Amino acid sequence: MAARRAASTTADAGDNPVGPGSGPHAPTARTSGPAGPGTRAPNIRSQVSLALREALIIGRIQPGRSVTLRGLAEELGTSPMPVREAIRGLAAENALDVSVSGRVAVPRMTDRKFGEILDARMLLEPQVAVLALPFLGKADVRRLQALDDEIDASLGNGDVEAYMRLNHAFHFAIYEAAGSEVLLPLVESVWLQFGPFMRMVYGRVGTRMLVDHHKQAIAAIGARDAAALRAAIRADIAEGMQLIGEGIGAAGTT
Amino acid sequence: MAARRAASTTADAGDNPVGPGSGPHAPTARTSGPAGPGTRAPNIRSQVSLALREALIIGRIQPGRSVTLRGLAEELGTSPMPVREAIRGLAAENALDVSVSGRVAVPRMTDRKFGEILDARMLLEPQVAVLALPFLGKADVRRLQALDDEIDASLGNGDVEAYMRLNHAFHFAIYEAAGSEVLLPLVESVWLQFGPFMRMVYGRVGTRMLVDHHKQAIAAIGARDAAALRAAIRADIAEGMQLIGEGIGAAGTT
DNA sequence: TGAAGGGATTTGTGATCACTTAATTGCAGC
DNA sequence: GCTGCAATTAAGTGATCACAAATCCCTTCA
Repeated sequence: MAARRAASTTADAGDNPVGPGSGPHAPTARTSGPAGPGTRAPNIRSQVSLALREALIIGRIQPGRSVTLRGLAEELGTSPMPVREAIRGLAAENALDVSVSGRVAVPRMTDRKFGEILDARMLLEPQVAVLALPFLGKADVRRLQALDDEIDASLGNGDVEAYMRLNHAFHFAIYEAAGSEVLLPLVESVWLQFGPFMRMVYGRVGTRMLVDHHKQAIAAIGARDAAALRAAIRADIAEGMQLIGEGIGAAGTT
Repeated sequence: MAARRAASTTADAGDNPVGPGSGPHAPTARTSGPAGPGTRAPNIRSQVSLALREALIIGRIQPGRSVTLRGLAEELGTSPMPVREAIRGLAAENALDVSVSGRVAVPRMTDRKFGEILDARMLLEPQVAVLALPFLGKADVRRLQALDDEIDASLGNGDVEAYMRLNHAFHFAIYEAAGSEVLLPLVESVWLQFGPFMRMVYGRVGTRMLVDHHKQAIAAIGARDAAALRAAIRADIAEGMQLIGEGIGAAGTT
């Protein structure tokens, strides 16, 4: 990350898409060493899984990109073993695609799958937001406003990756307040599935014409208006996904 | 060991809950040998995962029951390795609970979790059913009727395990027709989460007072009536879950 | 009789290895 | 120059091992 990555146009190979920006051979798998006494030294698998999840949600890995055990292991400075389990977990969430021969890749988008994702988001996310509403206080409203300001800034300077990360943070700052053990993982699974595609489309068409409904959502939360919050989330999903959906024909099944 | 293990009534250890009913040392992990030429010899992990999924959906494993890698591996006649990956996948779907120390167990039910599962089912399943409606023909209706007859029979003779299996088969015979890549896995994940608890409740209160709305659903499918199908599924979920929900206080967090 | 301590066992984790199969590449033949 | 085949490489899979941590059980002492 020190030096910005050279633009690579090859679709199926290239430099490391995952990893928080540190060098490829940085000892990410650090369990020993002077970790904080409060931190319980999470296992390597969790770190791999987290890195992969973020890479998918941010869209740092392109759809169709193949993910190899040994490659990812070397990239993260560990053995293939934790990667295997992490990949297995992501595959169970349909965030990664395992072919019949066992090869693992980021799934490509299809128009029907896109429609299903839109359906799932429209069903789940407004409901989760409404469930979260009673738990959202003034501090949360301020935090959401700050996030939305950052989002506007990222849209202004065309930083797609920052937008992806911040948009996810905004939505899940709302959803997580519900403390949902069942619904939230379902929403996460859906986001993992459309993240890479969303990123690819934004990378091509840009984020300039993107209109979100975050301010309406913030206002609804501040007013404790469940109906307005539901409507804002619905509108946000509908408009955002419509913009992305237009990219399917151009870039979807490539 | 060859003989059946003595029946143990302790909640946290005992005989094999998983496995298709064959002997504990049946060579489930058969990759060599004269397999059919068409079958591509699915890997052991898939078999382990399938066995676990069925055990959870049927409710053959009790909530709170701990699942150990080596134990399950020996039970299925394989090494711990495929079990590890299968468990990791199930854990990613929230079908299994991994404690901070890494111990794996079937999650226990809580009232709030139960409410969320009800929410998720009410949101997803009617929608999936309606999406499947255009793909359901007369042959499917006959198949559903046959399944429902079997369900009635299982209710009559109090065969809880058969009921669990058949009820799942009935619902997913409808849902799977939609060919959904996104929504169906979400529904599956939810079923995996309440299967063990449902089974436990039915095992205690019996299935006698159970009323389903399968016949209305079949009629709605036959009439191609989306609204009626949606209503039937909603009613089926609501009534079934209400009966189960009454068991939370008695047996939920034990 | 109860609790606390310690040792033995269990269990998950990460690494490595051997094996099989699927891609890929290179080469020969047409 | 293109096609088809074969050798090579790459990659997933299952097994085994070493290790650390957690759990369990048994002993011992108050």
